[in-house]
Amino acid sequence: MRDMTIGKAAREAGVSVETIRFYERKGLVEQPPKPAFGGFRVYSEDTLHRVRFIRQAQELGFSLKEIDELLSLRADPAIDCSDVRERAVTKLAEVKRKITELDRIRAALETLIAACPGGALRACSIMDALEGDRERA
Amino acid sequence: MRDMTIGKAAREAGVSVETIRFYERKGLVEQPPKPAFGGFRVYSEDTLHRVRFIRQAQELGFSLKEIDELLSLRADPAIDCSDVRERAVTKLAEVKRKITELDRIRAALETLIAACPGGALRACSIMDALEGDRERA
DNA sequence: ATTGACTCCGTACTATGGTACGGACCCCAT
DNA sequence: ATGGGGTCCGTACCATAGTACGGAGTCAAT
Repeated sequence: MRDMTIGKAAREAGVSVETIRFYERKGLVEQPPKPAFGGFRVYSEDTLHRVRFIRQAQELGFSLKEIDELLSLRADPAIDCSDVRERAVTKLAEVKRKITELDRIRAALETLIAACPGGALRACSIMDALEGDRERA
Repeated sequence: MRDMTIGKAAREAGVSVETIRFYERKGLVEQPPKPAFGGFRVYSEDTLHRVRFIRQAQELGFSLKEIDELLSLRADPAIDCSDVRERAVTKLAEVKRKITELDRIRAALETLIAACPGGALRACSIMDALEGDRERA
């Protein structure tokens, strides 16, 4: 395995040095020990692997906290695939909820935009909608 | 107009006292002057109006910063409805982008979940996908 | 041997939208 | 007049995902 300084590892993994350090502080990536006789910390393929895992999982919408859990699962031999699957299912449900919510917002915006007469602000239907005094009044 | 203490205003607007103060600090809501002869600050209907506007706009996906701008527009007589409309259109595009992105995530998760054999973690296709070594390798 | 680039480390700061805390003050009811 | 609840205000803190900075140490090349 290639041995690297943190800078090389960062370039290889496509993140910044600061990001790797940040992951170390968060416990997501293990910090290599300081060489006994001085010099820089030596990073291995393992770090690249971890960082890429993190980035992939982020792409799937997992937070760093959740990714930390996924990484723990990976390290636990008593865990099987269904645990991972469960997390994916939970995340999927969450993503679907967000889509639904954004869809509600999309529809509301489209309605407002379509109804906008384009005249003076005093008559702006979008602003009227935001005033929102029709509720609780 | 009803005159209120901040506590009553918060209850009426459906937010916490701290939230109103937070909006004041952010300049979204004007803080009423301190009465010259002592006592508590007096909140009016105006505050309720503002807070409700903020909450409505948040429901449409606007950030507090953007809402601040919308509120400034409202105060400017030279602004007409098309300025507001433009912001709504921009926000709509942004919301659509987010939906697209979430949809990508949704599809990816569904694929992974469908492909998950449910066996040992060593063979977990979801974990495999996260390892992500098929790229850049 | 000196220079430039890089590492190391702690700390602080960014944006977002609030929440929490503590001491001082105030107002109203009993 | 005293007690309880509410207000006032600054400051600190929460989660999220990093980014920035400054000074000291180190390494490699000239």
